[in-house]
Amino acid sequence: MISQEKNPGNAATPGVPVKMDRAHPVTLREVAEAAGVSTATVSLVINKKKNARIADETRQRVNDAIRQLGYRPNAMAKNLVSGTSKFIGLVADGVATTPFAGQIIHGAQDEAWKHGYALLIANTEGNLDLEKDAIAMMLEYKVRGILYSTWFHRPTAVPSTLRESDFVLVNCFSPDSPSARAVVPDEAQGGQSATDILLRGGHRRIAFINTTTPAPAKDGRLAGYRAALEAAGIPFDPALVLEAYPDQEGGYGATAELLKRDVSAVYCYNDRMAMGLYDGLRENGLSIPGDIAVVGFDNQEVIAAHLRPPLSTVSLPHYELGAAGVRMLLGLEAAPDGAALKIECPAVERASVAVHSAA
Amino acid sequence: MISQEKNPGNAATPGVPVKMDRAHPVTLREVAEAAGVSTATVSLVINKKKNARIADETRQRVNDAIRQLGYRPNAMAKNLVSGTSKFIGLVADGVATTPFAGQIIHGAQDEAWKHGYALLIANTEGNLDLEKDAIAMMLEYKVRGILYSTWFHRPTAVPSTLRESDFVLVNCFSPDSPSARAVVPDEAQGGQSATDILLRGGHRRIAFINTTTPAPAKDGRLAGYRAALEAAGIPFDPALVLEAYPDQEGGYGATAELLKRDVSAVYCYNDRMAMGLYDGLRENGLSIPGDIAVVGFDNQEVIAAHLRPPLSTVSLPHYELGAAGVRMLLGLEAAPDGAALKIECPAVERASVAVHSAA
DNA sequence: TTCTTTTGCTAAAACGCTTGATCAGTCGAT
DNA sequence: ATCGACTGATCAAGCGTTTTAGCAAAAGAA
Repeated sequence: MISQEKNPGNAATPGVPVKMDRAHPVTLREVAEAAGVSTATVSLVINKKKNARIADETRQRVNDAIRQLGYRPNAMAKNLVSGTSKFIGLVADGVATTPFAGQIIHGAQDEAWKHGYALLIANTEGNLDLEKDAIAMMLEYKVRGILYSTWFHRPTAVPSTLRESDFVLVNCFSPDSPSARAVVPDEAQGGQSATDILLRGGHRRIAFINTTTPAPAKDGRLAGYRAALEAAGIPFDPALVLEAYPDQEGGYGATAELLKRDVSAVYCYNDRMAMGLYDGLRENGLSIPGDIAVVGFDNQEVIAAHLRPPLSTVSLPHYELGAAGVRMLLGLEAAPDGAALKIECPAVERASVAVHSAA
Repeated sequence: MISQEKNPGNAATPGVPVKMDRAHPVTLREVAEAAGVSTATVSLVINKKKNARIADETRQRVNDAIRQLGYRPNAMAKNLVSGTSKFIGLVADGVATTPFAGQIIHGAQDEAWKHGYALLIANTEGNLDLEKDAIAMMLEYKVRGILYSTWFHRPTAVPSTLRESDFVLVNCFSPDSPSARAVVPDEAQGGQSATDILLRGGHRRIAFINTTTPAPAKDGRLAGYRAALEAAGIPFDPALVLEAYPDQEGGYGATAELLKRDVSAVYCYNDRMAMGLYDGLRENGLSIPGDIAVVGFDNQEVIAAHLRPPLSTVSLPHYELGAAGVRMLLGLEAAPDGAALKIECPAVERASVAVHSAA
C-alpha cells in the first residue's frame, strides 16, 4: 500500500522561497517529498524532458515546490552522472600582464556560455609548474576541453598533459605538432590593412618600424606591409624598414633614424612604439598627421584612443580569438587547411592620418 | 583518428603510462583491480590518510597501478562526497575593460590555489542578466564562496542571489549592507603617499587635479592630499584643487587652468590624466620635472612606466585585493573594524619628480 | 465486457569516490 | 594456551543526480 501523502499546503506566503536555515542545501529528494512525487519525476520536470509524460497539475506542483524551497541543482552530481562536465578550461600565461588576455577570456566566456559551458581559468604567468598543476586540475574536473592561450602571438610547446584532453591553441601554435588545432591573428592581413590606411591617406614613402624581437608578428606584419605596397604598385625599399625594441622607448629612439629617411608616413610595429615616436617627432617640431602620419598596431585602448592625436591602428582580435577557440574546441568551426585558423585584424582609423582629399 | 594524436608512444615503455584507447577515463575501481586491492585501499593511498594502515608493499603496488594506468581522480565525484567543492567563484564586471581586473584575478587565483581552491570566473561586463546567471552557475557548483569584484572602487548593490553563498566584495562595498565583508584600496593613504612624494621633492605649492566623477576615490584621494599637506604644515588652499574628467583629454584640458595657479608640482587623480597633462605642459614649453613635477595614481603599467619622463605614481593594489578577498572568504583574515579591509596603495617613484637635494 | 493502448509516475541502478565499521590475522604479554 | 592489541585491508552506505524499465490505472477499441 502506497501512502500518497500530498503536501498539505505550506502555510507560507505563496511564491516566496521559504528556506529556513539549514546546514545543507535543498536536494532533489526534498523537493520530491514536498511535491509528493518521486525524485525521478522532479528530475524530469526540471529538465523538461520532451518525451516524459507528466500531468500538468503535477508539473505545477513540482515547480511550486522548487520555488518554495529555493532549490538549486547540484552541478557536481549532474556531471558525475553525465560523465563529462560543462567546463571549458582556459590556461593563460598572462592574464595579469596585459589588457589583452582579458579580451581572450571575455570572448571565450561569451561563446562558452552560449553553448552552456562555464570557464575554468588558470593563470600561469609563464610558470611551468603552475601550468602543469592547472592542467591537471582541469583534467580532474573532466573539462570538455582546454584552451591554451598566450598573451602574445607565438610558437609554443604543447605540454604533454594537455594531450590528455581535447585542446585548442589560442594566439599561439605548435611547430612540433602541426596537427594541433590553433587559432591566431592574421598578422599579414593586419600589416596590410595598416599600410593601406596610409596609402589611402595619399602616402607613397612609408616607413615601417619593425620590432627587433623575433615573432610571427614580426614577419607577418612586414609581409603585410610589402603586400600592400606591391598592390599599390610601389616598389619595396628595404631602407625604409627600421627595427627597434617594441616599446615606447624603442619608438622614441628610432626617431632620428626615421627622420633621415624622408618619409611622409610611418607604420609602427605596435601602439607603444607609436606612442614613443609621438614624443620623438614632437621634440623635432614635427606635427602629426600634418608633417608625418602614423599608424600603430594592437589598438591598445589605453594608449591608441587617447594619444594626441588619437592613433590610427589595427586591432588585435583577442575577443574573437577566444570565441573562435571555443567554437573550434566544440567542433563548430575548423580551419580550412586543417592548421591554424586566422582571424582578421580590423583597421581602426583615428586622427593620426589625415584624410586624403582628392587626387 | 583520435588515437594517434592523443596517445603518443603507446609502445610499452616501462614506467610510462600505457593508457590504451578507452571511451571512459580510468577509475578508482580499475586501479584497485590492477593492484589487486579494494577501492577503499586505493582511496586511502591516494589521499595519504594519516591514520590509515597500509603496508608499504601495498602502497607501492597501488602507486604503480596508478602510474601505469595514468589514473586521474574525478573531482566531481570527490566533491559530491564531500558536499562542498573546491571552487571559489569570482564575478568581475570588467575583466575585459581594463588591465586592472587581471591583477585581481591573478591575486585571487594565487591565494586560492595556495589553499587548494580553483577559481571559477565569470565576466559580466556590467550585464545584470549575465551576472545573475553567473552567480546561479556558481551556486550550482556549490562554490565555497564568491568574490564579487568591480573594476573600479565603488559602492555597489549586493545581488540577492549572492547572499545564498558566502561572499566578499572586492574593490567595492555595499552601503546598504554594511555587514557585508569587503576589501578595498586605501585611497586616502594613497593620496597621502602621492602628495608625500612631491613634498619630499621639496614642493610646497602643489596642485591636485581631481576627477569630476563622484567616487570613493575622489574623496579619498583628496583627503589624503589634505592630510599630507597638514602633516607638512602647509595650509590647504582650495584654489589649488581643480577638477577634470579622469582621462587623457581631461588632464590635457586642465593645463591652462593649472598654469594660472603658479605651482611647482601637480598630483593627478590618475595616470591617464597625468599623461594628458604631459602633453599640455609640453605644449606650453614646460619640462617635467624641471618646471613642474607630476605624480599620478593607479600605476597603470602601460602608461606610467613609459611616459617621458616615467611617471611617479601610486599603485592600486589589485593583486593584493584579490588575494585578501580570498583570505577573507576563507576566514583567514578580517577587517579590524568588521567592515571593509583597506589595502595599502604603495608609492612608485620614477623620474617625473626630481630628487630633492639637501635643504 | 474484455483486451489493448496510452498516460502518469516510480523503482532502482548507475556515476566515481570517501569513510566509519568490521574483520581476519599476528604478535606480545600474561 | 589465552587474551588483548595491533595491523592491514575490506564492506557497504552514501553523496545528489539521471535514466531505463516497468507498473497501475484510465481510456479506447472490439
